[in-house]
Amino acid sequence: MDSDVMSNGDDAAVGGIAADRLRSIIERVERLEEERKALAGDIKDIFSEAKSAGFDVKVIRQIIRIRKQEPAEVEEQETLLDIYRRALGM
Amino acid sequence: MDSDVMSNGDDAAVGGIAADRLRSIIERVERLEEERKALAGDIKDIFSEAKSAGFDVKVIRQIIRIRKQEPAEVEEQETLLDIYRRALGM
Amino acid sequence: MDSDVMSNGDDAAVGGIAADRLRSIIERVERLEEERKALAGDIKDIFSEAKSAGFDVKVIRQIIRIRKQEPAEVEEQETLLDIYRRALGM
Amino acid sequence: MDSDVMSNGDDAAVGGIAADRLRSIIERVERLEEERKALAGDIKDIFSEAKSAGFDVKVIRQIIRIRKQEPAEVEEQETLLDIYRRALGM
DNA sequence: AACGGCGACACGTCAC
DNA sequence: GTGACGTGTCGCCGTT
Repeated sequence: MDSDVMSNGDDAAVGGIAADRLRSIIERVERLEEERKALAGDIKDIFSEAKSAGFDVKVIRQIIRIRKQEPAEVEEQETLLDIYRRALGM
Repeated sequence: MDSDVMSNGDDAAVGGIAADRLRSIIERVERLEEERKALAGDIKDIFSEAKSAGFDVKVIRQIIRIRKQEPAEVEEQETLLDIYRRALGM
Repeated sequence: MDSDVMSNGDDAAVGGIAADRLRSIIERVERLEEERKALAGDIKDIFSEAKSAGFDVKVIRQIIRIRKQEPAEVEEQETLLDIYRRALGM
Repeated sequence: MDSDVMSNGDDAAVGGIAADRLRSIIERVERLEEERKALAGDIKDIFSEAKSAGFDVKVIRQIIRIRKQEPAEVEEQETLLDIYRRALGM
Protein backbone atom coordinates (compact mmCIF):
# COMPACT_ATOMS: atom_id res chain seq x y z
CA MET A 1 0.00 0.00 0.00
CA ASP A 2 1.13 3.50 -0.70
CA SER A 3 -0.39 4.91 2.44
CA ASP A 4 1.39 7.94 3.83
CA VAL A 5 4.07 6.82 6.22
CA MET A 6 3.24 3.49 7.64
CA SER A 7 3.51 1.11 4.72
CA ASN A 8 5.49 -2.03 5.39
CA GLY A 9 8.87 -2.04 3.71
CA ASP A 10 9.50 1.60 4.38
CA ASP A 11 8.51 1.55 8.02
CA ALA A 12 11.93 0.76 9.33
CA ALA A 13 13.64 3.06 6.88
CA VAL A 14 11.27 5.94 7.46
CA GLY A 15 11.26 5.29 11.16
CA GLY A 16 15.01 5.05 11.17
CA ILE A 17 15.32 8.25 9.23
CA ALA A 18 12.93 10.01 11.60
CA ALA A 19 14.85 8.76 14.60
CA ASP A 20 18.12 9.94 13.12
CA ARG A 21 16.55 13.22 12.27
CA LEU A 22 15.26 13.61 15.79
CA ARG A 23 18.59 12.67 17.26
CA SER A 24 20.34 15.15 15.01
CA ILE A 25 17.98 17.93 16.02
CA ILE A 26 18.42 17.27 19.69
CA GLU A 27 22.17 17.05 19.54
CA ARG A 28 22.54 20.21 17.53
CA VAL A 29 20.34 22.11 19.95
CA GLU A 30 22.28 20.77 22.90
CA ARG A 31 25.53 21.84 21.30
CA LEU A 32 24.24 25.36 20.73
CA GLU A 33 22.94 25.56 24.25
CA GLU A 34 26.37 24.67 25.56
CA GLU A 35 27.80 27.55 23.58
CA ARG A 36 25.16 29.84 24.97
CA LYS A 37 26.06 28.75 28.44
CA ALA A 38 29.72 29.41 27.79
CA LEU A 39 28.92 32.92 26.62
CA ALA A 40 26.86 33.50 29.71
CA GLY A 41 29.89 32.55 31.74
CA ASP A 42 32.03 35.01 29.81
CA ILE A 43 29.54 37.78 30.48
CA LYS A 44 29.53 36.91 34.13
CA ASP A 45 33.30 37.15 34.20
CA ILE A 46 33.21 40.60 32.68
CA PHE A 47 30.77 41.79 35.32
CA SER A 48 33.02 40.35 38.01
CA GLU A 49 35.87 42.31 36.53
CA ALA A 50 33.70 45.43 36.44
CA LYS A 51 32.80 45.00 40.05
CA SER A 52 36.45 44.57 41.02
CA ALA A 53 37.18 47.80 39.17
CA GLY A 54 34.68 49.54 41.41
CA PHE A 55 31.77 49.84 39.01
CA ASP A 56 28.18 49.32 40.02
CA VAL A 57 27.11 46.30 38.01
CA LYS A 58 23.44 46.97 38.39
CA VAL A 59 23.81 50.41 36.87
CA ILE A 60 25.90 49.03 34.03
CA ARG A 61 23.06 46.66 33.30
CA GLN A 62 20.71 49.62 33.22
CA ILE A 63 22.94 51.36 30.72
CA ILE A 64 23.04 48.34 28.46
CA ARG A 65 19.28 48.01 28.68
CA ILE A 66 18.79 51.64 27.75
CA ARG A 67 21.19 51.41 24.83
CA LYS A 68 19.16 48.49 23.59
CA GLN A 69 15.91 50.45 23.54
CA GLU A 70 14.44 53.00 21.20
CA PRO A 71 14.94 56.46 22.68
CA ALA A 72 11.24 57.10 22.10
CA GLU A 73 10.37 54.12 24.26
CA VAL A 74 12.41 55.41 27.14
CA GLU A 75 10.86 58.84 26.85
CA GLU A 76 7.35 57.36 26.73
CA GLN A 77 7.81 55.37 29.91
CA GLU A 78 9.32 58.31 31.76
CA THR A 79 6.48 60.55 30.69
CA LEU A 80 3.86 58.14 31.92
CA LEU A 81 5.73 57.72 35.15
CA ASP A 82 5.66 61.47 35.64
CA ILE A 83 1.95 61.63 34.92
CA TYR A 84 1.14 58.91 37.41
CA ARG A 85 3.39 60.46 40.02
CA ARG A 86 1.62 63.79 39.63
CA ALA A 87 -1.74 62.08 39.82
CA LEU A 88 -0.63 60.61 43.15
CA GLY A 89 0.89 63.86 44.35
CA MET A 90 4.33 62.34 44.56
CA MET B 1 -12.65 68.88 18.65
CA ASP B 2 -12.98 67.24 22.02
CA SER B 3 -10.27 64.73 21.53
CA ASP B 4 -10.13 61.66 23.69
CA VAL B 5 -9.17 62.47 27.24
CA MET B 6 -7.54 65.79 27.72
CA SER B 7 -10.17 68.38 26.83
CA ASN B 8 -10.43 71.36 29.12
CA GLY B 9 -13.28 71.35 31.62
CA ASP B 10 -13.18 67.66 32.29
CA ASP B 11 -9.48 67.49 32.92
CA ALA B 12 -9.74 67.94 36.65
CA ALA B 13 -12.75 65.72 37.06
CA VAL B 14 -11.54 62.98 34.80
CA GLY B 15 -8.07 63.41 36.13
CA GLY B 16 -9.35 63.34 39.66
CA ILE B 17 -11.33 60.21 39.06
CA ALA B 18 -8.42 58.58 37.33
CA ALA B 19 -6.13 59.60 40.17
CA ASP B 20 -8.46 58.05 42.73
CA ARG B 21 -8.71 54.95 40.65
CA LEU B 22 -4.95 54.76 40.33
CA ARG B 23 -4.44 55.34 44.03
CA SER B 24 -6.93 52.63 44.85
CA ILE B 25 -5.21 50.15 42.59
CA ILE B 26 -1.81 50.87 44.01
CA GLU B 27 -2.90 50.72 47.61
CA ARG B 28 -4.76 47.46 47.16
CA VAL B 29 -1.75 45.89 45.51
CA GLU B 30 0.55 47.16 48.23
CA ARG B 31 -1.75 45.71 50.85
CA LEU B 32 -1.79 42.33 49.20
CA GLU B 33 1.96 42.39 48.83
CA GLU B 34 2.31 43.02 52.52
CA GLU B 35 0.21 39.96 53.19
CA ARG B 36 2.35 37.99 50.82
CA LYS B 37 5.43 39.18 52.61
CA ALA B 38 3.95 38.19 55.94
CA LEU B 39 3.29 34.71 54.64
CA ALA B 40 6.83 34.51 53.36
CA GLY B 41 7.95 35.36 56.86
CA ASP B 42 5.79 32.61 58.30
CA ILE B 43 7.29 30.13 55.91
CA LYS B 44 10.75 31.29 56.83
CA ASP B 45 9.94 30.78 60.47
CA ILE B 46 8.86 27.23 59.82
CA PHE B 47 12.10 26.51 58.05
CA SER B 48 14.02 28.01 60.92
CA GLU B 49 12.15 25.72 63.23
CA ALA B 50 12.91 22.80 60.93
CA LYS B 51 16.56 23.67 60.92
CA SER B 52 16.61 23.90 64.69
CA ALA B 53 15.02 20.48 64.79
CA GLY B 54 17.93 19.16 62.77
CA PHE B 55 16.28 18.88 59.36
CA ASP B 56 17.99 19.79 56.15
CA VAL B 57 15.96 22.71 54.86
CA LYS B 58 17.21 22.46 51.32
CA VAL B 59 16.09 18.87 51.06
CA ILE B 60 12.71 19.70 52.52
CA ARG B 61 12.36 22.26 49.77
CA GLN B 62 13.20 19.54 47.29
CA ILE B 63 10.48 17.34 48.66
CA ILE B 64 7.91 20.10 48.51
CA ARG B 65 8.95 20.85 44.97
CA ILE B 66 8.59 17.23 43.98
CA ARG B 67 5.19 16.88 45.62
CA LYS B 68 4.13 19.90 43.61
CA GLN B 69 5.44 18.55 40.33
CA GLU B 70 4.16 15.05 40.42
CA PRO B 71 0.82 15.74 38.72
CA ALA B 72 2.65 17.47 35.89
CA GLU B 73 4.97 14.54 35.49
CA VAL B 74 2.10 12.26 34.68
CA GLU B 75 1.21 14.04 31.48
CA GLU B 76 4.87 14.53 30.78
CA GLN B 77 5.26 10.78 30.75
CA GLU B 78 2.40 10.45 28.32
CA THR B 79 3.88 12.87 25.88
CA LEU B 80 7.26 11.28 26.26
CA LEU B 81 5.79 7.94 25.37
CA ASP B 82 4.48 9.52 22.23
CA ILE B 83 7.89 10.90 21.51
CA TYR B 84 9.73 7.69 21.87
CA ARG B 85 7.17 6.03 19.66
CA ARG B 86 7.82 8.68 17.04
CA ALA B 87 11.55 8.14 17.40
CA LEU B 88 10.91 4.48 16.69
CA GLY B 89 8.95 5.33 13.58
CA MET B 90 5.60 4.21 14.92
CA MET C 1 25.25 4.11 77.49
CA ASP C 2 22.32 5.92 76.06
CA SER C 3 23.94 7.26 72.94
CA ASP C 4 22.31 10.27 71.35
CA VAL C 5 19.37 9.13 69.24
CA MET C 6 19.89 5.60 68.21
CA SER C 7 19.27 3.56 71.29
CA ASN C 8 16.92 0.65 70.76
CA GLY C 9 13.60 1.13 72.46
CA ASP C 10 13.31 4.75 71.54
CA ASP C 11 14.19 4.39 67.90
CA ALA C 12 10.66 3.88 66.73
CA ALA C 13 9.30 6.54 69.01
CA VAL C 14 11.94 9.09 68.14
CA GLY C 15 11.76 8.15 64.48
CA GLY C 16 8.01 8.41 64.56
CA ILE C 17 8.20 11.80 66.19
CA ALA C 18 10.72 13.02 63.65
CA ALA C 19 8.55 11.77 60.81
CA ASP C 20 5.52 13.49 62.24
CA ARG C 21 7.52 16.60 62.76
CA LEU C 22 8.72 16.52 59.16
CA ARG C 23 5.24 15.90 57.85
CA SER C 24 3.90 18.76 59.92
CA ILE C 25 6.55 21.12 58.62
CA ILE C 26 5.92 20.21 55.02
CA GLU C 27 2.17 20.49 55.27
CA ARG C 28 2.26 23.83 57.02
CA VAL C 29 4.59 25.22 54.39
CA GLU C 30 2.41 23.89 51.60
CA ARG C 31 -0.61 25.50 53.18
CA LEU C 32 1.09 28.87 53.42
CA GLU C 33 2.29 28.61 49.85
CA GLU C 34 -1.27 28.06 48.72
CA GLU C 35 -2.28 31.24 50.48
CA ARG C 36 0.58 33.05 48.83
CA LYS C 37 -0.56 31.78 45.48
CA ALA C 38 -4.08 32.97 46.15
CA LEU C 39 -2.80 36.45 46.97
CA ALA C 40 -0.76 36.44 43.79
CA GLY C 41 -3.98 35.72 41.92
CA ASP C 42 -5.70 38.64 43.62
CA ILE C 43 -2.88 40.96 42.64
CA LYS C 44 -3.06 39.74 39.09
CA ASP C 45 -6.77 40.49 39.03
CA ILE C 46 -6.18 44.04 40.16
CA PHE C 47 -3.66 44.58 37.41
CA SER C 48 -6.12 43.20 34.90
CA GLU C 49 -8.65 45.70 36.16
CA ALA C 50 -6.05 48.45 35.91
CA LYS C 51 -5.27 47.50 32.36
CA SER C 52 -8.95 47.52 31.44
CA ALA C 53 -9.19 51.00 32.94
CA GLY C 54 -6.49 52.11 30.53
CA PHE C 55 -3.53 52.23 32.88
CA ASP C 56 -0.08 51.08 31.94
CA VAL C 57 0.56 48.18 34.27
CA LYS C 58 4.31 48.25 33.86
CA VAL C 59 4.46 51.86 34.96
CA ILE C 60 2.22 51.15 37.93
CA ARG C 61 4.70 48.47 38.95
CA GLN C 62 7.47 51.06 38.70
CA ILE C 63 5.54 53.37 40.98
CA ILE C 64 5.04 50.66 43.55
CA ARG C 65 8.71 49.76 43.37
CA ILE C 66 9.73 53.38 43.92
CA ARG C 67 7.36 53.81 46.85
CA LYS C 68 8.94 50.77 48.39
CA GLN C 69 12.45 52.20 48.25
CA GLU C 70 14.27 54.73 50.32
CA PRO C 71 14.30 58.04 48.45
CA ALA C 72 18.06 58.12 48.98
CA GLU C 73 18.42 54.81 47.19
CA VAL C 74 16.56 56.06 44.16
CA GLU C 75 18.65 59.22 44.07
CA GLU C 76 21.86 57.21 44.37
CA GLN C 77 21.08 54.97 41.43
CA GLU C 78 20.00 57.87 39.26
CA THR C 79 23.16 59.76 40.09
CA LEU C 80 25.37 56.84 39.17
CA LEU C 81 23.43 56.35 35.99
CA ASP C 82 24.07 59.96 35.08
CA ILE C 83 27.76 59.65 35.81
CA TYR C 84 28.13 56.57 33.68
CA ARG C 85 26.14 58.14 30.88
CA ARG C 86 28.37 61.19 30.91
CA ALA C 87 31.44 58.99 30.95
CA LEU C 88 30.12 57.34 27.81
CA GLY C 89 29.07 60.61 26.24
CA MET C 90 25.44 59.57 26.14
CA MET D 1 44.04 67.56 48.69
CA ASP D 2 44.83 63.98 47.96
CA SER D 3 41.31 62.80 48.40
CA ASP D 4 40.49 59.41 47.00
CA VAL D 5 39.62 59.69 43.37
CA MET D 6 38.65 63.16 42.37
CA SER D 7 41.74 65.28 42.95
CA ASN D 8 42.51 67.90 40.33
CA GLY D 9 45.16 66.94 37.84
CA ASP D 10 44.18 63.32 37.72
CA ASP D 11 40.50 63.89 37.24
CA ALA D 12 40.66 63.85 33.48
CA ALA D 13 43.14 61.03 33.33
CA VAL D 14 41.48 58.88 35.94
CA GLY D 15 38.09 59.81 34.61
CA GLY D 16 39.26 59.12 31.09
CA ILE D 17 40.71 55.79 32.07
CA ALA D 18 37.60 54.86 33.95
CA ALA D 19 35.45 55.91 31.01
CA ASP D 20 37.48 53.75 28.66
CA ARG D 21 37.28 50.90 31.07
CA LEU D 22 33.54 51.30 31.35
CA ARG D 23 33.12 51.55 27.61
CA SER D 24 35.20 48.45 27.14
CA ILE D 25 33.14 46.49 29.63
CA ILE D 26 29.87 47.53 28.08
CA GLU D 27 30.93 46.86 24.53
CA ARG D 28 32.31 43.45 25.34
CA VAL D 29 29.12 42.48 27.11
CA GLU D 30 27.04 43.77 24.23
CA ARG D 31 29.14 41.80 21.80
CA LEU D 32 28.71 38.60 23.78
CA GLU D 33 25.00 39.20 24.08
CA GLU D 34 24.79 39.51 20.33
CA GLU D 35 26.48 36.17 20.00
CA ARG D 36 24.06 34.72 22.49
CA LYS D 37 21.20 36.12 20.52
CA ALA D 38 22.60 34.68 17.32
CA LEU D 39 22.81 31.26 18.93
CA ALA D 40 19.25 31.63 20.13
CA GLY D 41 18.29 32.31 16.54
CA ASP D 42 20.11 29.21 15.39
CA ILE D 43 18.29 27.13 17.94
CA LYS D 44 15.02 28.61 16.85
CA ASP D 45 15.83 27.73 13.26
CA ILE D 46 16.47 24.15 14.22
CA PHE D 47 13.13 23.98 15.95
CA SER D 48 11.45 25.47 12.90
CA GLU D 49 13.08 22.78 10.83
CA ALA D 50 11.95 20.19 13.34
CA LYS D 51 8.42 21.48 13.18
CA SER D 52 8.47 21.39 9.39
CA ALA D 53 9.64 17.79 9.62
CA GLY D 54 6.54 17.03 11.64
CA PHE D 55 8.07 16.87 15.11
CA ASP D 56 6.42 18.27 18.18
CA VAL D 57 8.76 21.03 19.28
CA LYS D 58 7.40 21.25 22.78
CA VAL D 59 8.06 17.60 23.39
CA ILE D 60 11.56 17.85 21.97
CA ARG D 61 12.17 20.60 24.48
CA GLN D 62 10.95 18.26 27.19
CA ILE D 63 13.40 15.61 26.12
CA ILE D 64 16.28 18.02 26.08
CA ARG D 65 15.25 19.26 29.50
CA ILE D 66 15.15 15.74 30.85
CA ARG D 67 18.51 14.82 29.35
CA LYS D 68 19.89 17.88 31.06
CA GLN D 69 18.37 17.08 34.43
CA GLU D 70 19.28 13.45 34.71
CA PRO D 71 22.72 14.00 36.20
CA ALA D 72 21.19 16.35 38.74
CA GLU D 73 18.60 13.79 39.65
CA VAL D 74 21.26 11.36 40.74
CA GLU D 75 22.41 13.54 43.59
CA GLU D 76 18.83 14.47 44.26
CA GLN D 77 18.08 10.83 44.85
CA GLU D 78 20.93 10.55 47.30
CA THR D 79 19.75 13.44 49.36
CA LEU D 80 16.19 12.22 49.20
CA LEU D 81 17.32 8.87 50.48
CA ASP D 82 18.88 10.64 53.38
CA ILE D 83 15.63 12.44 53.98
CA TYR D 84 13.48 9.41 54.02
CA ARG D 85 15.93 7.77 56.35
CA ARG D 86 15.64 10.72 58.66
CA ALA D 87 11.89 10.53 58.45
CA LEU D 88 12.24 6.95 59.58
CA GLY D 89 14.42 7.97 62.47
CA MET D 90 17.56 6.34 61.15
C1' DA E 1 30.59 42.08 55.81
C1' DA E 2 31.04 41.12 51.23
C1' DC E 3 30.51 37.13 47.79
C1' DG E 4 28.45 33.59 45.39
C1' DG E 5 24.52 30.47 44.79
C1' DC E 6 19.74 29.75 44.93
C1' DG E 7 14.88 30.70 44.50
C1' DA E 8 11.09 33.80 43.32
C1' DC E 9 9.28 37.46 40.38
C1' DA E 10 8.66 40.12 36.26
C1' DC E 11 9.36 40.89 31.48
C1' DG E 12 9.41 39.87 26.50
C1' DT E 13 8.25 36.49 22.92
C1' DC E 14 5.62 33.41 20.54
C1' DA E 15 1.91 30.45 19.35
C1' DC E 16 -2.97 30.19 19.27
C1' DG F 1 -5.66 39.72 22.36
C1' DT F 2 -4.62 36.17 25.55
C1' DG F 3 -1.96 32.62 27.63
C1' DA F 4 2.32 29.90 28.03
C1' DC F 5 7.20 29.62 27.76
C1' DG F 6 11.85 30.85 28.33
C1' DT F 7 15.02 34.32 29.93
C1' DG F 8 16.88 37.96 32.88
C1' DT F 9 16.83 40.30 37.18
C1' DC F 10 16.36 40.94 42.03
C1' DG F 11 16.51 39.64 46.93
C1' DC F 12 17.70 36.14 50.49
C1' DC F 13 20.66 32.84 52.71
C1' DG F 14 24.66 30.54 53.82
C1' DT F 15 29.57 31.00 53.64
C1' DT F 16 34.27 32.95 54.17
